[in-house]
Amino acid sequence: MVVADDLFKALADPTRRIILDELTEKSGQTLFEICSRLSMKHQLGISRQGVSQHLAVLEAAGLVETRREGRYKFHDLNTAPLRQIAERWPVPDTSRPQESTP
Amino acid sequence: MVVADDLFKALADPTRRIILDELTEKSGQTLFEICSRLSMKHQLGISRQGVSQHLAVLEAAGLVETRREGRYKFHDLNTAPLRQIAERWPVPDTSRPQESTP
DNA sequence: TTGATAGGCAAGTGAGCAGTTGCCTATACT
DNA sequence: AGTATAGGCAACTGCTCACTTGCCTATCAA
Repeated sequence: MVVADDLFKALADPTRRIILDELTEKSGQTLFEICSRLSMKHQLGISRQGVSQHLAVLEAAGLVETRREGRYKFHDLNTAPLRQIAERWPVPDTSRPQESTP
Repeated sequence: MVVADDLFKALADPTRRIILDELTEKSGQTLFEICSRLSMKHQLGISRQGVSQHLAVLEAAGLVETRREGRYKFHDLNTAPLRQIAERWPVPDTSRPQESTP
C-alpha cells in the first residue's frame, strides 16, 4: 500500500508538481516527452535521469502509473491518492472564509 | 500571499502532519499542550524548540493561525490552503476506480 | 549487423532541513 | 522584589534529497 509519507514527499518538490501539471494536460507521455516539456515550457534545465528519478518517486506515491509498449514507456496520471488529503483534514466549504470555533 | 511551495513543504514532514491531526482534534492549543500530546499520544521525543519551529513552518504555509493572550499563544488550524491541491489536480469521483483515457 | 533511439542502474556531490543546545524576553503568581 | 511559567532567537550538526556523470540494456530501422 502507498503510505502517506510517499505521497507528501512526492508532492514536496516543485519539479514533480510541474510534471503532474503536464500529465494533467496530456496523460500518457514518455520520459523524453516530459523532458522536452520541462525544458521548453518551464525552462527547467534538468537531465533525463533527473526527470526519471522524479517519475520514480511519483510512481512510488501512486500518483503516476506506467505501461510499457515496445521501447516506449508511457506515464499516466492518477490523482486518486490525493483524496486522502481531504479525508484526513476536512476542508471548509469553498467560496467562504472560515471562522475559528473557540 | 502563501505560495504552493510553502504549503507542500509544510505537509512534507510527518511530525507536522501529526500536529495538524492534533489541531484538528482540538483547535487553539498552546505550544506546551502540543508538545505534551506529541510526547504522550505519539511517543515523539522532540524538544519544545523543535515543535516551535514546526509550528512556524505550518504558519508560513497558512495552515496554522495564532493568537496571543497574555503569556499564552494559541494555535488554530486552518485547512483552507489545502483547497488549492484539489483545484490544481482534479480528483476523480470517490468510491470508484479510475480509468485511463487513451 | 550496425547504428540510433528509449530507458535503466549506481555512485558521487552539494544544499537544504529537522533537530538540538544555550541563552534571552515577557507575563503571571506569591 | 523574586520566582516560575510560556515562548523566542541563533548557531551548530547530521542526514536526507535533488541532480549529475558514466556506463549498461533493450527495441527498432537501415
